[in-house]
Amino acid sequence: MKIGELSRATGTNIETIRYYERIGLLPAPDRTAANYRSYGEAHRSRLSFVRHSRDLGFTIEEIRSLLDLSDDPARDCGEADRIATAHLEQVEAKIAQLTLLRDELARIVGRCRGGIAADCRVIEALGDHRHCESAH
Amino acid sequence: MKIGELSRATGTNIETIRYYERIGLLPAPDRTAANYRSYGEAHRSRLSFVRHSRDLGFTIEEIRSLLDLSDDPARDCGEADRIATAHLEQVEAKIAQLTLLRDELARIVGRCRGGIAADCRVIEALGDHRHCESAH
DNA sequence: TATGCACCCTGTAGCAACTACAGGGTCAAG
DNA sequence: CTTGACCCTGTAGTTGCTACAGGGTGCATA
Repeated sequence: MKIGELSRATGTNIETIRYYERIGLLPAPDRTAANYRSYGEAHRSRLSFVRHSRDLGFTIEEIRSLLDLSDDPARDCGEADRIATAHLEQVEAKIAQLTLLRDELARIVGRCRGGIAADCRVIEALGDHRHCESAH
Repeated sequence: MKIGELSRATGTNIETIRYYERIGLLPAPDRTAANYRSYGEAHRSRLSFVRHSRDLGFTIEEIRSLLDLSDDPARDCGEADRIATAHLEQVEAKIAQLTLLRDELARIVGRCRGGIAADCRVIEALGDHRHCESAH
């Protein structure tokens, strides 16, 4: 499979595939006589793993650790669960933070009754943190 | 006021203040005889506006537009409300996306009963999108 | 007077995770 | 034999900072 086909098979940008190879996340594949990359099923499955993990918001370094684990099937699995749990906690924290922020924004938005900027409640609220109800 | 004092007054990193000046978000202040930046109250208030807006997640370009508006008090205020509303919608979309993601992660996490990576449900789930319940 | 220290300056490079070229080579179809 | 789709390497851009390196300034203390 050439890089374009792998790209279509996994929904990954070609440049991104080469980038993953450069940073050592994907192993360098064999080359054809014309120096084209030639991928097999193992590459496709590894790249799917990476893409899916990225979609779930794992960082490249977290994925590297997860790949190390799955490359060594005899290793303890608890580490994978720890990484995923830590990530889940981060996501939950981010949701909580964004929810506060949304409430603050919702209070600001819609206070504009039209008119000129000098009287704008939106601009006023942005300029002065004391108008806020929560810390952020 | 020298840059260190402005930094403390607004809770902004000194390097960040110089960065904002470099990209034209803050006007270049006067200099002392020793070539030190010398800020006044207008600078402090403008920087507070920027920091507060950044805390609320506005991009630099959005803030640039908002500052343009507030610099020209005769202009129509609707634009400010439009920017803030669009941003609110983005935040709400992000929350929705993260919530889906959290649910998916929560399903994956905790499926690990210990044991070896070869049998790990976490690694298996990451490798195969078909295990997912929602699109992401 | 010397010297130590906190503060300031410019300019450049680094971070994450890509993305977008420029400038070239390869290959099959018409 | 040329057109077009594909591939290659290498480098630079993106966002919003942050972190130096290598220097200058200003004030208090020994």
